[in-house]
Amino acid sequence: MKKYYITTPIYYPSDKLHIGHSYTTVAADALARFKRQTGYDVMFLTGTDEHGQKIERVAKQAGKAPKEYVDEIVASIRELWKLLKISNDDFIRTTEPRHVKTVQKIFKKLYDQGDIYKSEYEGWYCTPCESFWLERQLVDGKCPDCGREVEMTTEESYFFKVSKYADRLIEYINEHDEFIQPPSRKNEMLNNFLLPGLEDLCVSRTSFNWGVPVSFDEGHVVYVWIDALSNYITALGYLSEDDSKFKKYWPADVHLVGKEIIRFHTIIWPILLMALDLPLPKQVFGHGWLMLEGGKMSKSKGNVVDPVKLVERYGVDAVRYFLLREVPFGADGLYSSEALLIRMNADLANDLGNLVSRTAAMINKYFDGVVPSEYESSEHDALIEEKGAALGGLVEGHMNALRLPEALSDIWDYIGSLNKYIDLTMPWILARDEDKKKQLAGVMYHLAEGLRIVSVLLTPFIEGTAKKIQDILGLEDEALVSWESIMSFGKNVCGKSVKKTQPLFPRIEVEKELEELEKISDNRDLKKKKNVPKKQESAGVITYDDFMNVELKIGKVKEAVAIEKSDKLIKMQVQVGEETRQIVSGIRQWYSPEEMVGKTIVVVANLKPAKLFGTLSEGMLLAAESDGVLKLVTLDGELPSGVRVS
RNA sequence: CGCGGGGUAGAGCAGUCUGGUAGCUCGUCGGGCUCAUAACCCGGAGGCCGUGGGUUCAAAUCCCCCCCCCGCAACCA
Repeated sequence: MKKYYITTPIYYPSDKLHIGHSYTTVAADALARFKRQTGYDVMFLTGTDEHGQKIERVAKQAGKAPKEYVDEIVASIRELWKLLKISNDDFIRTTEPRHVKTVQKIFKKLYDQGDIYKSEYEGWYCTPCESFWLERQLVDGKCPDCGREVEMTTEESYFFKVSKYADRLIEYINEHDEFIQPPSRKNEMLNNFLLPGLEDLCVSRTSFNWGVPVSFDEGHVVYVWIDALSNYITALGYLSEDDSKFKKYWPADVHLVGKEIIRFHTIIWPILLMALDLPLPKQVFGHGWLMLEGGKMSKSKGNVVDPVKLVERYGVDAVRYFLLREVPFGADGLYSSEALLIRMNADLANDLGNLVSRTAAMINKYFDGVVPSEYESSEHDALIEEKGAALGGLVEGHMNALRLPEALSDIWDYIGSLNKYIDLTMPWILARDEDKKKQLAGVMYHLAEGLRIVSVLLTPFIEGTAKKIQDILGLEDEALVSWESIMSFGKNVCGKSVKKTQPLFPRIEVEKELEELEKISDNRDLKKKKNVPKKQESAGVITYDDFMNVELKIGKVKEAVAIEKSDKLIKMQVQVGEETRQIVSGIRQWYSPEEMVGKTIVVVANLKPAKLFGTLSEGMLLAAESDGVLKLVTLDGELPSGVRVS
C-alpha cells in the first residue's frame, strides 16, 4: 500500500486560533481524506508548539504556570478540530515526553558529531537597552539608540553549523523543483537567504526556561524552531523504542505551511535533516493567507474571525467549502461574511442543494422513488456520461498538485452540466406522454448516477453533505461510493430507492443576515464592556500596596519629535523632577509632536525601560482610548514635575 | 533605493512566463421554463487591462520611468 504523510504546522497556543489556522488544517484534512479515499495509507499530523518566551510571558500575565496555560488552549484547539471534522491521525504537543526526549537526543547527537558547538555570542552590550551591537553599528563608539557607553560582553550559546550544509541544500532545491511550492517561493528563499550565505544559527537560549532543556548543559534550552520542526519526526517515534511509524511514513509527502514560515521549513528544517542523515520531505507547500477587508487578521485590529461561531451559525460544511473554494491555493484570499454567504447561496443552496432536491422530487413523482433500470438514451446523455466518467481523474490531478479550489471548481462545473441537462431534456414534458416514459427514465437515471459521482468526489471536502446525498440516493453499499466505482459512468444507482428530501442548505437572505451579524457583534462589544467591572470585583482586586508599587509622577514634555519610519511613535524628553526621561509613545495618530511640547502628563516612573523601534523608552505616559479616540491624562491645574500621583 | 505581492467590467479574480478576437464567478438587465430552495437554463449591457514612454506588423502580456494599494520587517509602554 502506498503511504502518504501530510502535516500542518504545529500551532502556537498563546491564544485561541482564528479562521486562518482553520484554513490550513481544513486544507490538510481534505488532502488527507482524499488520499485515504484513493487507497493510500495516510498519516495526517497536526499539533501544538508550546514552548518559548512568549508563552512563558502570557502565562505569567494570566497568573498561571505555562503548562497549565497551554493545556487550556490546547483543549480548545482540539475542540475546534473536532468541530471542523478534522481527521488527523495524531496530535503532537511539544511538551509531551515523547517529543522532549527525542529533541534532546537530536540535540545531543548533533553536538556529538560536531554540527552543534558551544561558542560565545560576542558583542558590544548596552545594559539599559539590553541590546547587543556590532562594531559597525556603534555611533562614536556608543550605543546608537541612547548614546550611552557600551561594554564588550559575551554570552554562552550553542551554534548549529548550517553553513556546512548550505551548498548541499542549494543543490537539492535546484534539482527538485517540486520541493518548494509554489515556485515563486523557491526564488525568494534562494535569493534572499541561501545564496547570500548562511550564518551559523544560534540554537540555544539562556534568557528563559520554558523550553526543552539541553540535556548536557543546565540553563540552556533548545531554540524553539529546532524544537518545533522536530515534531514532524518525533511524532513518528524517531530515535525512540518504537520507530515503526517513522520507518513507514518518513519522509513526509507534504508539509503544509503558511507563507510566513516557509523559510524555516525550507532552510533550517532540511539542513537539520541533512545533519541527521535523513531524507528530506518531498514538498513544502506555502499557502497564502486569509485576509480581511482592511488587511491581515490580527488581534490588535480586532478583526479576528472566530471559526467556532461560524460553524455554529452556518454548519461545518459551509465553512469548509468556503475555505477550500474561495482561497486560491498559494496566494492570499479574502474573507468576508458576505463572500461566505454568497458562496453558500450560489454554490451550495442553488446549484448543488437544488439539484439534489429537484432530482429526488422527480424520481419520486414519476417513478415512485425508484431509479429506473430500463430506459432509452437521449442525445444529451453522452456529455453527462463522458464528463462524469472523467471527473474523478480531473479531481485527482488537481488534488495531487494541491489545487483544491480547482478540484471543487471542476466538480461544480459538472453540477452545472447536470442542471443544464434537466433543461435540455425537459423531463416535465416527457412525463405528459406515456410513450416517452423510457426517455424520462433515462433522464432520471443519468441524474441520479451523476449525483452519485458528485457525492463520492465531495466526500473529502464536505463529508456530511456527501453522506446526505448518498442517503437520499439509497447508496448504502460501500461499493457504490468507492473511488473505483466512479471511474466509469455505470448503472450503479439503478433500482435504488430515492427519498424525498429537505433542502441540503438553506438559502440565506444576505442583506438581512449581514444586518443580523452586525447586531451580534455590537452585543458582543457591549458584553465585553459590562464584564470588565465584574472581573475587577473578584479576581482582579489589588491591594493598596499593590497599587503603590506603581510609581506615577507628574512630568512635563520639553521636547517631542516623531520617530521616522514609524507610523505611531513619538519620542519625548520629559522633565520628571530633577531628571529628564526619554519616553516613546504610540500616540502620533492623535497628537502631533508639536502639540505635545509643554503638556503636563502623568508618567509611570518605575517601569522597566524598553526599546521601541530601536529607541529607548524610560517609562510610559497615561492615556485612555475608546473607539479609536485617544486622550492624554493631564493635570487639572499646575504642580511641579516629579510630584507623586496617588 | 529594506523585502515581497498587487492595480483587468459595479465587486472578487483568471489571463502576463510562451505578444495575435479580453475571460470566469457574483451582481445587474431582458428572455425561457415550472421538476426544484424566488431555484434552474439562455441572452444582453458593462473594460482607454493604474499613468507615461519604448520595442513590434501587432502589447493586458516584453523593456524603461512614474503613481497608487496591501503585506512582511521595526513598533503602537
